[in-house]
Amino acid sequence: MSSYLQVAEDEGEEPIELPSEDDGTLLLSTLAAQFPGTCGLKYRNPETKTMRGVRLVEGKLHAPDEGWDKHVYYCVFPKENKRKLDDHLENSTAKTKRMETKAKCSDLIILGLPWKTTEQQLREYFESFGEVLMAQVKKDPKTGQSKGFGFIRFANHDAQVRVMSQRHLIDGRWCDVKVPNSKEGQVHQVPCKVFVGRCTEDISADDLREYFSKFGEVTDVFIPKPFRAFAFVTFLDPEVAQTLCGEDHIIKQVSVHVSEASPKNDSSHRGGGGFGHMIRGGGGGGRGHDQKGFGGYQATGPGGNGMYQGGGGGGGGGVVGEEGLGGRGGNRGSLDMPNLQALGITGQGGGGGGGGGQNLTNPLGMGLNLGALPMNPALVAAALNQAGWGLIGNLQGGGGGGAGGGGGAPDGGGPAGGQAQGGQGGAPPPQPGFLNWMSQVGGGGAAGGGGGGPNPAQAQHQQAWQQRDKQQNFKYEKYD
DNA sequence: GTTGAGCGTT
Repeated sequence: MSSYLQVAEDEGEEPIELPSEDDGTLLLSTLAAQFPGTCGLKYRNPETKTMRGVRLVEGKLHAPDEGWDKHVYYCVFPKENKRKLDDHLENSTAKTKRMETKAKCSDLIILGLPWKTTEQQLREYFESFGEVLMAQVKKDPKTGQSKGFGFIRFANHDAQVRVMSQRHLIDGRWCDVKVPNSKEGQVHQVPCKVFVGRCTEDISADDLREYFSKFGEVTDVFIPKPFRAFAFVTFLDPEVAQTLCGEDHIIKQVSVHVSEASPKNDSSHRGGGGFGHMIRGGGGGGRGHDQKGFGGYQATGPGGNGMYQGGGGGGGGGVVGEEGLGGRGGNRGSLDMPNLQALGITGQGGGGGGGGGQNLTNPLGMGLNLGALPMNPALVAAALNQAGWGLIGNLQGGGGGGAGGGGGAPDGGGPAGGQAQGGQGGAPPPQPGFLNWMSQVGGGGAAGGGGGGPNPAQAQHQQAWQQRDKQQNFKYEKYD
């Protein structure tokens, strides 16, 4: 039996009533539909006068022991620095607005739908996020049986972003919403997921989550079953993922190797075109005390779009904070690549220089004469940023990052840096070296798009379907 | 034993 609880954006604001679910929980999605951007709830404990957080597990907010109706609840938003970023983007200059309006909605695929979910239900579920232009459940034309996935399109890009940034509990199953493969290359995305090789069987998903949480919030852990000696770990912050790539880590006395997760549906596996040109810059400074700074770059990536993603600004020296990571839950978004363009940061330089850390030094020991460089200053800004030079101010009215980052946050700084559009590149991944890269960007013909592969046999589909629910249980039961 | 499950009759 569903009942209503009172939620206000903040103390002093007028509460509205939100429906809880049959099991007494409040869905984070229900909350976010009324208070976009909310990541949790709190209430004032009358005894201690302090705020208490509401338990959040797998997108469900759980009532305090005394029940929902004893308190008025207040929304919790992401950390201050992130909030400011959002606000900044929303009010924003004409330029940013232009970028926002440029960001178009795309069809989104919803994977993992329950067989019974209808288009109507799908639409109703997603309407809480924004106007839905299209909702489809793909069905077998003969039997009418759902194929377990569907498509959705929003009118509003913000709604699309919100929907893609979390998992969705639809009719009791957790579903992923992604940009479909058919659109890959048209949407800029950033990998948040790393591959963890040389795992042993006694390293559990929880072990991985616990271990890697010290580097940043872990949003997903995937261990294929049966055991195959590897795993995937997804971070909220792509910069964290990038920083870890190439490293060996010891977990339960086992040396595991972290590397880039190659896209599941990589076009190269299907005879499609080649790789685009994507470079990722890491943040300047290290995050934790035991973290390396990140001055180099990785240079592989899914095909299609040449892009450069500026790293975060110079690193704050802070140790990865225990607070801020502590709360389990939140949206365990499963996105491999949260879409930063979608978040409105495309075209900006990297994030502001983080405060709090040691000063960045110019690794080449030379002055900067940006005007002398024969290329798009935005790219230069991105490149410099990538090289660890942190914020370069407003370049050509375009590239420069936003305001200097708030330093000293417990987790060592703001979210991942922005990205700057690079040349469309069919060029091969550049050889290591910053200058080398600079000489290569901007070249290149069209990248090969993803080729279509043969459809799996119907029998395989059937088998996959039968295993599906079991798999999901395996995947999620650990986090209850 | 180092790369995950699923991707659109228009």
